[in-house]
Amino acid sequence: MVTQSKIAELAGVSRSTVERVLNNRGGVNDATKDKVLEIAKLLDYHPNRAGQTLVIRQKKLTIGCILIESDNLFYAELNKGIEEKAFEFQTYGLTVLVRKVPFTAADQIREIDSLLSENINALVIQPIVNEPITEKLKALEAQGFPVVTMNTDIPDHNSQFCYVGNDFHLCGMTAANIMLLVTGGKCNVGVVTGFSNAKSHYDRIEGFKDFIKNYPDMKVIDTVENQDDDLESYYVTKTMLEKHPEIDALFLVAGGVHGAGKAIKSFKNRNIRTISFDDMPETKNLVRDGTILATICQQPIRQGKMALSVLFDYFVEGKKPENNRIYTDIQIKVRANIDQ
Amino acid sequence: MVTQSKIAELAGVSRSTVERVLNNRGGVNDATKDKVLEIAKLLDYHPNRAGQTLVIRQKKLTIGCILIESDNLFYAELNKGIEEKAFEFQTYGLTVLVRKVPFTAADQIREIDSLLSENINALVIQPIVNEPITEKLKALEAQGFPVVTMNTDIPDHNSQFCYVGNDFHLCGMTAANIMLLVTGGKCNVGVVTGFSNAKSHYDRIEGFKDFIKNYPDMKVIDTVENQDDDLESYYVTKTMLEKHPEIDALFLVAGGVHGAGKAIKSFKNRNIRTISFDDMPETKNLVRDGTILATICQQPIRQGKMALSVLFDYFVEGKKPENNRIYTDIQIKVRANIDQ
DNA sequence: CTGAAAGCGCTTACAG
DNA sequence: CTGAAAGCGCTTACAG
Repeated sequence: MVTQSKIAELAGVSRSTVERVLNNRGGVNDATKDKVLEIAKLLDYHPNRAGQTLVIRQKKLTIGCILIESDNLFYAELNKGIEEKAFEFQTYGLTVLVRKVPFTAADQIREIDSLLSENINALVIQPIVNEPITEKLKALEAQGFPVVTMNTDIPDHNSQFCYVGNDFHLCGMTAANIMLLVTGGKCNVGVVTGFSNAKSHYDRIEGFKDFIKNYPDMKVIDTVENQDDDLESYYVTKTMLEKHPEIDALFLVAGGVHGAGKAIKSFKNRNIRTISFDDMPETKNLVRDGTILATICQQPIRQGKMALSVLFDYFVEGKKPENNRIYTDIQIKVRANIDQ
Repeated sequence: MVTQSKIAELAGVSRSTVERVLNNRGGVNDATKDKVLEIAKLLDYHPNRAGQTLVIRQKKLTIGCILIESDNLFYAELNKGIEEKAFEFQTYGLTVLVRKVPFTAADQIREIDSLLSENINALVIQPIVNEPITEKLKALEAQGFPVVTMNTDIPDHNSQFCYVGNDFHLCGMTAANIMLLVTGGKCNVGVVTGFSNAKSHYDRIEGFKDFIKNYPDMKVIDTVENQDDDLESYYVTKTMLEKHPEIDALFLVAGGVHGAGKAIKSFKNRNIRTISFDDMPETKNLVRDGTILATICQQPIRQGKMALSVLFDYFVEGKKPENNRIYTDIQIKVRANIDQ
């Protein structure tokens, strides 16, 4: 594999000049430039990433991450992915600042400003759906500042850098597809969602509904909201099941799975086919005991890792991600593979 | 993050000595060694992988890969993973030799010898189940030569380096779990396998049977073999379905999915719930048109990549993989997520 | 048992 | 517009 030095030798110029040409730094005579490019192309030059990585230490780069502060173990997984990569990148001289802030727009905005004042070179954020935050992030992007939205995105985001996470609409479709398979296409579905105004929850429900459009005997009977809270979840699920004795299938869109599970179990002689999302410990237990037939997972640790990796690649290679939406796999888990 | 240089400075010794201690090269005075280790521990030294990677070029390493030569597109995917990583590692000065050989023991043995005579430093192989091959690989491992078995393993392999691929027994369990969900636990299953003596196929069937043990109304009626061949598959599947009109579920264990699909479709008014493996183009089509309800995939490209990555990490960091069995995810795909 | 030097491929900062 | 030098962290080969 050819190196810059080798190209320099062949072209009869210095390594500096080759570096200038290959990295488009300008200020090189056209004839020289063409000659270098020709040789690079001919010999199929590709940079040695180890060399590139070794020098980024000199840039003293810092990435700021804003995560949502919550007891929800799902967020802990995202954080775990971030921390693991942060540790790895630390050996390359990169600094990663992680801030967990409450789920309010004011707190997120304050933290964005705080990190910017600490001279971060890129931002990773789980943005709340909120006009001022959206504007702030778009303004940063317009300046060419790299912003990675992670796990959840701002509305109608034509990201200038990238979004890392699930395709929630497709997740909803997949959940409906599983529901089709386990019910044979005949069911009265109760939907238990987290927040009616959370985009990810909304998109999953839309995906679900879009899929079942083609199956006239699959119907959504009612939709309730549990604020991702187990106590609330137990109450609203139980109430819905009492109110609609015809409900024989449950679509758990977000958190509060433990509470919903308890509500389901309280109806001893009723077969309620249930599909959920994610694989937090309580959810796993409910899959193991058969209360939940399948759960659709989104690899939160991987999302955290990818968010940082994508920025690291950008700093090292100077290239934005090829796609501005990076989707993690939709993983369907049933009892047999829930512990894999 | 502290470097070897910094430690050398603090310990009042040379960088060479620090390198000797940290990499256990021996020949260092005990007191000096302890002092260096103490400082390294105190400052939480971790090597900068970019530095390590930059120097492996000097070792002029070569990895040999023996893949199975076949029209089967699945093997092409494995190869694709290998090729992608080979290209990446080429920029670090690593050479990867890929050899595709026919599915016979004699050919594989000849190729192992051939690669060894070319002074490879590690071997990746999809081993055929065969006594002499097993012995040969075990002998290499006994010498400390790194061998990665990929996608399929030798029997009862306590790998000294590692196996990269699926957990086939668990795959079979997962297939049975899906079958349980789509049939409600009542079905007469016909099994179409590839080769009765292929370990991966055998293990999947065992996993399937182990899972349905707990469901008295799920029964395996008959098992036929299609040699992973579509023509044969069409014939044996059709014959089995004719012979056993009670069969209402099909477990496609390996290749020949296209042939089996055609056989299924020839029984117009019979509802045969079908589960398969992998997502080759023909299988995808059958999932899209509803003939196959779910297919269980094993990420062949990832397997190819992992096989080389694990060796690369070993060369760079000098550490064997932490686990001698690296399992790729069991991915359940249904119509909604088959194209993700 | 220890150290000085050279080099892996790359980028930066400076000199001209 | 171009080049020489220094340095990122690591390992190797040699000298003592």
